[in-house]
Amino acid sequence: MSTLQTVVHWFRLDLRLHDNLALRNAINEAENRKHYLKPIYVIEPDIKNKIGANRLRFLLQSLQDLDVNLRKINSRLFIVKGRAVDLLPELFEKWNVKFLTLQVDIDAELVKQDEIIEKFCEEKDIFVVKRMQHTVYDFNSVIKKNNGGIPLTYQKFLSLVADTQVKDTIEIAKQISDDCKSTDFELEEYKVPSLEEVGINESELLECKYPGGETEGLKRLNIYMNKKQWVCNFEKPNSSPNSIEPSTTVLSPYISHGCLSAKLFYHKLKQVENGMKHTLPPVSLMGQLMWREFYYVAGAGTKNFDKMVGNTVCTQIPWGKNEVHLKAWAEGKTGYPFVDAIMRQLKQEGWIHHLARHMVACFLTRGDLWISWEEGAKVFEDYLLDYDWSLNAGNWMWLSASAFFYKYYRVYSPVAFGKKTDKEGLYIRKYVPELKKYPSEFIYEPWKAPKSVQRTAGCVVGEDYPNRIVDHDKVHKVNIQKMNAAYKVNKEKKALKRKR
DNA sequence: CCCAGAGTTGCTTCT
DNA sequence: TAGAAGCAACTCTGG
Repeated sequence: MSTLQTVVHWFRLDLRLHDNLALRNAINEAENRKHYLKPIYVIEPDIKNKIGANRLRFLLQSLQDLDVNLRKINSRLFIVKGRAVDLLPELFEKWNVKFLTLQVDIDAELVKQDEIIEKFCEEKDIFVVKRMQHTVYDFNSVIKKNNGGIPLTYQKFLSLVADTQVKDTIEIAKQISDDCKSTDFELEEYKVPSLEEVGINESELLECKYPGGETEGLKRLNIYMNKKQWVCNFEKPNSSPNSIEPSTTVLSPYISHGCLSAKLFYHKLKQVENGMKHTLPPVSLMGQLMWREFYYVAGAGTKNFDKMVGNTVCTQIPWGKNEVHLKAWAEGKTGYPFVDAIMRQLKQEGWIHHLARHMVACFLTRGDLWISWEEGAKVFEDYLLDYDWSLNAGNWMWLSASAFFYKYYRVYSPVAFGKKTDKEGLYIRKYVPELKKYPSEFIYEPWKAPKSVQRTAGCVVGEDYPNRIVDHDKVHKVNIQKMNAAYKVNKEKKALKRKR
């Protein structure tokens, strides 16, 4: 057992070396005091049940890459296994830890963990350094600037940060001293586990379209930042939700895992836009990054942000329960080819276009199935590579017209919406292959095809492909009225509160 | 207190 | 064929 003191950097959602101030703080502290340096990542025992297989693969790839990059500067990643709140106090004692650095995260579960660990550190005189480095702006100062409340509109948010100077990114380049290598530096038990070792059978996963890691994230960033004209002309609403190859950057998984610094993305975008005529928020690429910031401020400043009950920004809506419909939606078996194609792409690849998310989120909640956005958020949490606590909850509330967005009578049509950008239904043919041979006329509405056409196409609705679980034309109108009623109740409650 | 204007991205029909 | 109007009509912000 070592008697030498140890500095720990606890990696969570900051799986990178670049622009990682907390990590640099740890390195400096260890070098200056000639302490051991242990950059750690905690893998929870039930990780397989918490994170979907695709995202778990992305995470392990990111950790592998992080280890490689740490070794380039004469360190390594120490994977430790157990429940953070039980394991870390034990390890910190064993390793004689005196200094801990980590990034500020706002995921409710991480916040709860932090409180426990920080309390332990205080008792044991372990100095803790926390850095705000997951977002471009410090969300607490934005809330302060808004007199303690969260901005409820995007434009309001933009006005709050308009004159904020964004700090430069920082780099870690130099080799770490050999003195910082602990005696157990070479131990095998700390290596990044394989998918198999965490209980995933890799052969069950499809081809990996978006490999995890800082190296891959930076590469992807550079590819897109070199397309200056494309960046400057970017308008989100005009990008296609159903192109076969993504019409947007797919940088989101890298940013959500912290493989890519949001601040670096910000500065690169500024560079590209500089001196060029370019689109503006909310539709520009910069605007997309600002949407993330917007939701981070909202998530940080709202209690129970990921729930309906006890959430002050969320309109209370009497959603129904329907396990059969929920399952059909999650598995891509609603009988609406466009909805099913999106849900199947999500499950297979872990990424779908933002507007595709709109389509299926509206369908599950206020549009068709009248099921709570919380149920949808859980499914997205499972499948999305770019799952992010505040963005997921915030966007689900938006789409279900529970917060931030209120025009509930604007309902996406599972038939009309996709046709705008994919008349032939090539996207549906790829992800719902049983409909591959349908004539374009019926590809969005196979139930309308005459039986003979269905037979010729080799897919009879009700036998080879599900019947529609609801009739959109009828049900969406009923749901608008239900929304109307829920809003009315909400308004009355608010008026009553004001009187008191 | 009220009012006007704005709000990332709806659908259908008509011109 | 792109753009506007009709549909029915929400909340937040700022004056």
